[in-house]
Amino acid sequence: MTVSITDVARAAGVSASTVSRALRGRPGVSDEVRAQITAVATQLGYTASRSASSLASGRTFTIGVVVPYVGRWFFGTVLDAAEHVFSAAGYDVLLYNLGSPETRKRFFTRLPLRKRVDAVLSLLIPDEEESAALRSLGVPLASTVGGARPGFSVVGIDDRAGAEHAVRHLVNLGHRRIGMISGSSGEQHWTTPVARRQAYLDVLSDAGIAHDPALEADGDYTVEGGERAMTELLAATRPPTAVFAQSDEMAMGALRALRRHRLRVPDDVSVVGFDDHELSDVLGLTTVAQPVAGQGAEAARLLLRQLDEPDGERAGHVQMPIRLVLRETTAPPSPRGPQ
Amino acid sequence: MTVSITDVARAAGVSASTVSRALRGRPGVSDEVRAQITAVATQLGYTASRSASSLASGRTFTIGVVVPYVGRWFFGTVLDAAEHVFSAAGYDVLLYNLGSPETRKRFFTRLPLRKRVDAVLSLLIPDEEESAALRSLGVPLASTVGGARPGFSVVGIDDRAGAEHAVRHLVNLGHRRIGMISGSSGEQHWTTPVARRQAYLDVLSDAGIAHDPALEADGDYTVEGGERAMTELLAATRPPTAVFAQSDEMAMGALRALRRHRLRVPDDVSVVGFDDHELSDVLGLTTVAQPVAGQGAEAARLLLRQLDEPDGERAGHVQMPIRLVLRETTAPPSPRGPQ
DNA sequence: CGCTGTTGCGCAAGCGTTTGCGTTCAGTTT
DNA sequence: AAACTGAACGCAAACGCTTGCGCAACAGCG
Repeated sequence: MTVSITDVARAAGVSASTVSRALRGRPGVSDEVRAQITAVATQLGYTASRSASSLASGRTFTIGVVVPYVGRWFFGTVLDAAEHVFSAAGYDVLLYNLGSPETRKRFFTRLPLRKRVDAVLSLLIPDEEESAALRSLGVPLASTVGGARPGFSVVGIDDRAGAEHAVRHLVNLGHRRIGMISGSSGEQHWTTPVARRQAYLDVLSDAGIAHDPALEADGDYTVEGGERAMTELLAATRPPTAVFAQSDEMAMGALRALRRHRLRVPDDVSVVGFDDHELSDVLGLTTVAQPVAGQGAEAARLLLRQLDEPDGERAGHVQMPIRLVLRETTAPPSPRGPQ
Repeated sequence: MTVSITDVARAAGVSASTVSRALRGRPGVSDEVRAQITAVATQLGYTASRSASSLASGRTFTIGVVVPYVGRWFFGTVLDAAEHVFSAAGYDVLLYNLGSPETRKRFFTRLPLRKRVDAVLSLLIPDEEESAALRSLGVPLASTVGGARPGFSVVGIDDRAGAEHAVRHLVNLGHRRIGMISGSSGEQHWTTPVARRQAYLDVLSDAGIAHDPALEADGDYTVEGGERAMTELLAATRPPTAVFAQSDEMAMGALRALRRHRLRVPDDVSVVGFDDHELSDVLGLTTVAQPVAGQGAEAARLLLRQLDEPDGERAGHVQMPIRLVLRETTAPPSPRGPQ
C-alpha cells in the first residue's frame, strides 16, 4: 500500500538504517550510496512516517501554537508570520484556538500537546497555573503580547512608550479633555492595558491636566466595544475633544459611534488608535504602529534558536520598535468644542 | 521521566492492553477495573503518546488544513470556525500556510501530511495536479471557496446569484455606468471571479446597458489592489457612477481611492462589496453577505461525518445562503454625475 | 607486516501504543 | 458433575522508524 523505509532499502539494496541516515543527511554513508538512495526514494515517492520517526527519536518536528482567536487580525497576522518561519525550518504547526473559557480550560487540563510538540508559541497570556502547565511539557516556550513569565521567551513592544506617544500627540495638538478607551481589564495578569493606562495617566499629569474618571471607558478590544465606549464618553457632562483607544479595532468602533452622532473627525473629535491594523490606513486612522508580523516571526526564530542549542536554554526577551503614524483622525481641538 | 502506559498498568496491577482498552472505552474491561485504571491514570497525569498510538492504529486524530493566507480576514475566520468544530470532536489541526508559490509547490510535491492526517480541509482551490496529490493521500477531502473537484466535499455559495444581487441593486438605483473591480484572474481553475463577472455581464445586458470594458479593473483581492483599480476606473473617459467590487477588501480600497479624489460616497459614486467583512459595518459598506464562519464550520462537519461513516464515502456539496446588506455606500446617481 | 584509526554499513534493540488471539474462570446448560 | 459458554484479561506481535554498537575493509603509521 504505502511505501515504507524497508521498501526503499530493498529497492536500493541497502539496509533500513542506511536509508534513514542517508535521507536525513547523517554521516556514515558514502556519497554514491546516498545519491542512489535519494534517487530511489523520490522515485518511489517515499515520505518517512512522522509518527514512527518521532516515536523512535523523541523529536516531533512540530510546534504547538495557541491562540485566543485566529480570526482576529492581530493574531492571524502573528500566526501567519510565525508559520512561515516554522515551515521554512521544516517544522509543522499544530494550532489550538482557545477562544472560549471552556476550550481554554480543557486545553490546559488535558494538555493535548504533551509529547506532541518540540516547542510552544503562545499568543495568549497564560496565567500562573496555565504557564506552569506549559512548563511541565519540558519544551522551549515563547509568547508574544508581553506578559513575561518565567521560562518563556517573550517578544513584545514597549506598551508604555507607545501609549505615551499617542497621548502626548493629542496633548501637543492642544487637547485638554482627552478620553481613553481601554482594553478589557478582566485578566489581571495581562499587563498591556495596565501599562498603556499608566502612560495615559502620566502624560496627562505631566501636562498638568487633571484626570477625569468619566473620560475612561472599557472597549473590550472589539469594534463593538469601542463603539459602546465612545458612546459612553460622549454622554459625559463634558465630553472629550480627543480619545486614545488602546487598539485600532476599538478606535474604529469609536469612529463609527462618532459618525452616528454626526460628529466630524477630526474637526469635532480626534481619535488615535494602537496597532496599525491593516485597514487603519484605509480609514485614515492615526495610530501607534507596532510590527505585528515582525513579532510573530521573531518569536518563531527565538524558539528555533532554542531548539538548535539545547544547552543555551536561556529564554530571550526582544523588544520591537514602535512609531506614531500620523494620518487623518487627529487635529487641534475646534475652538467651539465638540457638538 | 514521562509516564507511559506500562507505568499506569503496573500501578493499577493490570496489563498494558487492559489500560489501553479501558482508557479508550473499548469493551472487554469490567467497570470496576476501568474505574480503577482511569483513577490511576489521571492521578499519574498520563496522556497517551500520539505518535505511538497513531503508529500502532493508523489513525492520527489530526486534520490538515491548508490555507493561502491565515492573516486575511476571510481565511482566518473560516479557519477559526473549522478549528472549533474539529477540536470539539477531539481532533487537532495541523496548519499549512501556503501563501507564496514556492511554499505551495514544495508542499504539494513533498506532501508533508502523508500519513499524518485523517482528513484534509483546503481553503484554497487546488489545481488539477494538486488535487490529485491530495487524493493520493487516501483520506476524506473538503474545500471551501467553491471550485468543485472530484473527491472533494465542497461548501460554498452561489457566487452568481450574489453578484447578481449586488449589480441589480445598483441598476435599480438608476445607475447606468457601473464599474467592476474583479478578483485576480490569475488562476484559471478558480471559478469565483468568473462566475461573479458573468453575473455582472448578465445583469447589465438584462438592463439593456452596453458593456464597457473600460469599466473593468483588476483589484487582486486586496485593499491596495482595489485602490489601484478604482483609480484606474476614475481615469476613464466617462468614469462610473457606481462600482461593484468582488470583495469587501477591494471595495475598501475603492473607498479610499474615492476619498483621495475628493469624491463623496455615495453622493458621487456608489460602492457595493462582497463578503460582509467584519469591518464593513464600521465603514457602512453595502455588500453581499456570505456566512464565512458558517462555511468553515460546515466543511469541518462534513469531514467529520465522512470520518465517522467510512463506508458512506460520498462527498457532500453544501450551498450556503447569501443576502444583500444595505448600508451607506449606495444611493441613486447624482443628477450632475461624478466630478 | 602487524597495529591502530577511519570509514561505511548492517544488526538488533528499542520507542509507546494497539489488537488478534489465547487463556482463565465464573456462571450456565445438560 | 461434566461440558459449554462468554466475559475479562494477558501475551506478544506488529506499526515504521532511529541509533548504539559491532564488524568488515581499508588506509596510514612505525
